[in-house]
Amino acid sequence: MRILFVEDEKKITDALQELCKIQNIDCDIANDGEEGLLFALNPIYDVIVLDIMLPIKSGIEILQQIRDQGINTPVLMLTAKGTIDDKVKGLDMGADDYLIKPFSAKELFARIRALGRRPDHGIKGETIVFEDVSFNTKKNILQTVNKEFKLSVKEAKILEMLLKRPNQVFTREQILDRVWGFDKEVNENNIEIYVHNLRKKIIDTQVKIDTIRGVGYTLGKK
Amino acid sequence: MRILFVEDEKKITDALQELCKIQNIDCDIANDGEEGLLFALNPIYDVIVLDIMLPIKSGIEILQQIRDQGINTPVLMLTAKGTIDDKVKGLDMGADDYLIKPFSAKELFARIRALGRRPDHGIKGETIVFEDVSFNTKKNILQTVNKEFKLSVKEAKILEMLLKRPNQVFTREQILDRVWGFDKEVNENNIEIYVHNLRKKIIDTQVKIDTIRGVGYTLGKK
DNA sequence: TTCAACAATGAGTATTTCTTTCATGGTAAC
DNA sequence: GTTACCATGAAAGAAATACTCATTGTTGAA
Repeated sequence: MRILFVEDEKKITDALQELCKIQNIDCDIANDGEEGLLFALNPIYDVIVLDIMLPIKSGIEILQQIRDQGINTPVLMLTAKGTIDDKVKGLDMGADDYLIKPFSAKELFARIRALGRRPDHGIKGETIVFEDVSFNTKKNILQTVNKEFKLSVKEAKILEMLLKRPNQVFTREQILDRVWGFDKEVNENNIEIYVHNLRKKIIDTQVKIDTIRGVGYTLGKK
Repeated sequence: MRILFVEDEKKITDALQELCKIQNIDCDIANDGEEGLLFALNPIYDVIVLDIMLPIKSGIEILQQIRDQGINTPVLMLTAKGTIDDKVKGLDMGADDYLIKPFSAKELFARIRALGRRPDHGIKGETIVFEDVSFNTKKNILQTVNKEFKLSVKEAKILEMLLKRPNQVFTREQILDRVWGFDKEVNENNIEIYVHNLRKKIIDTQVKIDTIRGVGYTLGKK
């Protein structure tokens, strides 16, 4: 699971980062609206948490812009005001949930988990199921009809990304961003290798990983 | 056995700590709701004792939050009010028991022991049974099909932790926290040593300890 | 109190597994 | 057919884990 937090209060982001670490969740922090938009345009997140009051560009603007671009990552809005107005505004714009500041971390993560687990993704608890494969995201074990594979960390992250959104095409850059993190200098050939490894492991299932030449990869049903 | 007490009255926590020491129970104390939540999110406890009235964040909130996150550690709620309302509220939220302040230490520990021994963990009295091994947590004796091992304290704590929740993955950090206690500077290599020792002892049973590379360990059926 | 036995720990090495690089061959698109 | 992109295998390099051993600490019996 990878989350983006767009929030300028350092106290809050520090706490969130710590809570993510405990729960073994990958997260990125953007400190202002501009940076936030840039990050959020990258469809590699399971959930985006957007503060409304932000330097440079408001959360509402960010939300509008990413939805305009067809990014449908679940978004949870944070607002200090808590007025009906804001709620309506946020939800109308395509936010999936909102939370009023000050919020309890408990509630935030509960809602994040709920968003990350929406039924369209075939996620049951800690395992993702698609066709005849299932993947346990805690143990990094891939279960197919007749075999079970322990995946390495990188393999697991790539598979999770593809499996959570079947038929969505991910670019190589998006995969690099999500799996290796930003500003890492990694040879894209590595992706090809891991995809190759994964393909070997799902070879006799109903699931396949397609290459979209010049773009990236997508996972789907055979 | 390791217990978390979330309670702000120093008089009470001091007494509890002392009583734990006498009974050879490991315990941690959190003095306010915020700290309590952070501790409680760590699934290393056998029982969590939660005061309802707490600074910063109430016990109810903590309970809600940890349940939302899938932490199913048994929780005992403490309340000064003792109203039906509070009882119901606590139990509805997923508390497993409650106790009205002022309580007798004897009753508290009786209930703690009861919670720590709930049937869903294969715990009968003071021994834990899983597949063809059983482990006496008082005597630290591991019983397998054809042998009996007296375990050292550390070995025993690790085995107890894994055995109480088969198939749950524990990170090295969680094991350090539970077995060595917080803020101890202990070489993680020690965990490997004890896991190695334990593996040798359960080698011809139906139980195995798996390494989840990059994450930690989990115990399960072969 | 002393000694023996055992437990805990740190350091270091060995081993396994993962990650990345490199080289080469294949394939789709133009 | 040429070119750019992708697939694949082998192997070097890096990292995580397993195991060994020596030292120190603890405990309990004599």
